[in-house]
Amino acid sequence: MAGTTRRDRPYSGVIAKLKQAGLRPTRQRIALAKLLFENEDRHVSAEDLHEEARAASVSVSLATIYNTLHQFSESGLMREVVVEAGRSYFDTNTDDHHHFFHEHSGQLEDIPSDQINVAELPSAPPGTSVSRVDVIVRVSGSAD
Amino acid sequence: MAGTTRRDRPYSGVIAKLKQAGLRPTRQRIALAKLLFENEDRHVSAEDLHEEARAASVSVSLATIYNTLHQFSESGLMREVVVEAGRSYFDTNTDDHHHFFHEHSGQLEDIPSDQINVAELPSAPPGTSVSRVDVIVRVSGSAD
DNA sequence: TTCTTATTTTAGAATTGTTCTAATCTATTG
DNA sequence: CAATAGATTAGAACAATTCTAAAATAAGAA
Repeated sequence: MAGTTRRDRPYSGVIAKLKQAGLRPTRQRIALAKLLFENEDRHVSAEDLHEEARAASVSVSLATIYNTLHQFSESGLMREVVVEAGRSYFDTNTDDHHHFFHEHSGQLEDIPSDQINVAELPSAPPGTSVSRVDVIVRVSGSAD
Repeated sequence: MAGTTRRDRPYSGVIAKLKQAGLRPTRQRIALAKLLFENEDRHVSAEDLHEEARAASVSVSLATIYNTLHQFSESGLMREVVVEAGRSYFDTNTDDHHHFFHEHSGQLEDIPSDQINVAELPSAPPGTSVSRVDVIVRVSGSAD
């Protein structure tokens, strides 16, 4: 890391990631993937990411933001989280985990799976199988 | 008020419920409350309820459906459940419980609280308190 | 009752978040 | 480099919800 001389290193990780997901590494997808994955885990809405891209001088249309977020989710690079009607969040953390949802700010915060334990789950209704279990702990700020 | 007649019994439960919730028992609220509470527990979207009202020849505008559903939720008569971005469901069951969400049909199904057990919940982030814990078990039909 | 007032309802417009369309552009392959 | 399948785009379309301001109604007073 400290002695890196090759300049294209920062891209290779992201490009590999896209290729593995079966997604053509286009300029837009590379830029968005860098914004999303080269920092710590995050929860973004389409609008958030669009704004962030603009701030980083990456020109991407809102349609592409939506396409990309959905493709990343479908291919397992991200995961969609539904906590509020009328707005979708996308989570860069695809590990098994849950969320705190701050009702006053609209912020999401991860709860690592080892800090929560869902026991005695009933069996899925006949003819169905469980695709995911989401636990959302809604919290409200004391200053509300 | 003029003496209580013997035949308005079916209304009294619903009217009392509305009054207790601090809501003026208007024609529309009474009709919707009857549709919602005089049958078994249910999960409705605004559009569902609007259609159901029409089917029952109860004329209520969609704006009132939304107002009513929100007022009922705020006053604890119902509870809003968010499982899909872009559509809200309202649950007449206000007991502590959770949900199966059938991804293919969009249907919700209650999971009584004694059939599920969320253990080892982490403490709420500093300055906040837990207002609710939602567990959503997403299931997909085998015939999908 | 009738009057008065605050609350509620309403139709339709407006807003929001998202998806669609069809034209243009670009990454990949030969 | 050319061909082409796939990706991006602006803007229109769409769906769910909220807003607006005008008309209707419930509750209480006289």
